[in-house]
Amino acid sequence: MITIRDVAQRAQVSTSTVSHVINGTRPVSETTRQRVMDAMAVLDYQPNRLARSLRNRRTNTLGVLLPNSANPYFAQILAGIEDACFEYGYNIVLGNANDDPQREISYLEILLSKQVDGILLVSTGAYQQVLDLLATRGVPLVMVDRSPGQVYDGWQVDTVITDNVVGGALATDYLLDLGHRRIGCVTGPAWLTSSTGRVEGYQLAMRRAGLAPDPALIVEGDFEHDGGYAAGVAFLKMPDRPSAIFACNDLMAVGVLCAAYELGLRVPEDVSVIGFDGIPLSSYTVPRLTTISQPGSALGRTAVDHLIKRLADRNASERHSILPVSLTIRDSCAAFRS
Amino acid sequence: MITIRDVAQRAQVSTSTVSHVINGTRPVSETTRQRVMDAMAVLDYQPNRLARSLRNRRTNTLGVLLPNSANPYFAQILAGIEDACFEYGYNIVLGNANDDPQREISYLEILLSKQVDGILLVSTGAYQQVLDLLATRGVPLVMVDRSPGQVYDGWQVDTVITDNVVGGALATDYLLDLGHRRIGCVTGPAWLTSSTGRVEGYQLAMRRAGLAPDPALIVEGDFEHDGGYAAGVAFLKMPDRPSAIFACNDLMAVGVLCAAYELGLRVPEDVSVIGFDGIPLSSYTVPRLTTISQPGSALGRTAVDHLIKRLADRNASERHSILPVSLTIRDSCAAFRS
DNA sequence: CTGAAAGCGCTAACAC
DNA sequence: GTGTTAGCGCTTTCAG
Repeated sequence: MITIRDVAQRAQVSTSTVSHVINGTRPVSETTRQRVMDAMAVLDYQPNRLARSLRNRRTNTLGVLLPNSANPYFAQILAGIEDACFEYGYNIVLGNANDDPQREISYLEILLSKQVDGILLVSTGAYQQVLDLLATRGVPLVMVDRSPGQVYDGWQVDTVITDNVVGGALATDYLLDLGHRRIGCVTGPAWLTSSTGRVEGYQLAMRRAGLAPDPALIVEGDFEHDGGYAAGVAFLKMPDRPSAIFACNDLMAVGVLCAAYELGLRVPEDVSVIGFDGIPLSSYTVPRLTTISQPGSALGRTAVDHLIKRLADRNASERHSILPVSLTIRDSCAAFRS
Repeated sequence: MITIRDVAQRAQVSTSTVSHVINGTRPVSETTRQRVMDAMAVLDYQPNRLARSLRNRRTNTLGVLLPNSANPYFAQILAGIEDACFEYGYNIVLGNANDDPQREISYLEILLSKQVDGILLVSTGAYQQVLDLLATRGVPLVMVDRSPGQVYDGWQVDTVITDNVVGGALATDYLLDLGHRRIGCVTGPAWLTSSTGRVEGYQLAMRRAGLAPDPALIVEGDFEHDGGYAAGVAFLKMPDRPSAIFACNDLMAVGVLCAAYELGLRVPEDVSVIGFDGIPLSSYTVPRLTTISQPGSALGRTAVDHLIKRLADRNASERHSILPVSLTIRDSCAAFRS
């Protein structure tokens, strides 16, 4: 390993001079500058960022903690994060909680002791624990996509989420406009605002249309393909089955599609299906899935933006972004025919 | 930030004692041990791993460099890597080359200067440059999934790949067994062994079946959905179109499925389609895709294994794993009917 | 069994 | 415009 001392020695200057040449921290005469540059080039010197970080008390590294790597939606968010970080000159150390709040916390501890400058978290739902932990450590946190419904008193957290309620209503309104009246809804886990918000939007739209809420039309899923499949089977075997189904994410919507296919029902002729997320997969299914598209990559980018800004000013007021969603019409919904 | 000095002071011992308690590096009397533990608990001490790493010359961090985060197959590999790393107590710093060899190299430089203990690389194809760089730095490298066809002289690299040739032959033999004779093949980028190997397997199987190679039956794709779609359209519009198509990865196979659907051809009745990879998406398409399954997650795990072993013994002989692939029969292939 | 002290590679006062 | 030096927080000789 080539150190700054080696360079200094070869260039016949002090180490501080070399350091200042590298960082442009103070004026240096052109001749010494040249000599230092030459020495660095000849020796192929690469600064040890570990030492630099220790000294500077900043690592230029962000911790990213995802709940689960199987869901392509998180992959989209990650891609956005990675991209923005690269531009800003930050690195990512990645953790995957595997849907286990315990693992989420222990990962967090590790990231912190690695002295990450900040944390981007898509939580499994252990909000209170996370906040307690981060509170004592004083490391900035941005909650992405999933954030606690309530704001914890005085604790400073930036958030970036999408408009789940509006999205849920958007999906439901679209089905209502197509003439559907019995509309089933497949939810996600009850402790996630990204699920409850969408369901809330669904109920809102139903009520606005003058439709009484029917508990039989809401079945709980798990945001995974299999949960959607199970819910789809449950719905489609009902004697008075819904004519349209809103699945709270695309993975489950695809599960519903599979269920319909297996039960010999055609989509959208026999039943309409709409999803939520807009993952790449959704445009490759047959029929192509109509869905509420979320800006996954933008979510990640915005989160990084917030974190960088927070790093620059710890006392700025909290930033809460709500990114818009949009209806992507494809082929899985059709007008109601009795 | 609580340092080891704070703990030492509170426990009325020297910093070295604290350090030895933490690391179990030397015998400590039970009473002091207890006092140190208490102090750590009270102060909620968390070691600064940056400082530790600087001193120890190891970071317990591995660099992971992927060619592109859009392909779910790499997400599978990443999941395997992450999982194994978590078990071994390593962390991951993630980079995404975005299919740009230049970016791959610059990422590599950054990872190195962050003093990662080793690198797991799924390369975009810039093998020679990568090897040159790593050679001078002396950081262990494991090439995953894609590795140079030839071995570069004397340069020590471990590799983990899957058996692409066998897989290509497996897919083709299956179609041949179903009675197909005109079998199209959609390749990936020509500089990737994961593409050329599969094509080689295809040609091998065709020749074994006594079928003369027909250049018209091989069209170049890009390992992306759109390339598969384009190739599918090209194939299916031929006057003497193939009765079966082998796409060298699932993303492209799904593209072919879409092309068939748009041209009004039924799969598998009018044309059989087989893919390669076994990504989750492949079991959600309609019809469900028959494919050659690769152990993506195992690939990642094995790569980590190799790296950990290499870290333990730098001079061990090179490890080259070739993981087996298997035929996953689903619904997208049927027997040939003229 | 324990403590003092050196130093990993780097940066930033503080001198000159 | 340049050099000297004191650490960042940790581990590990070397001495007791």
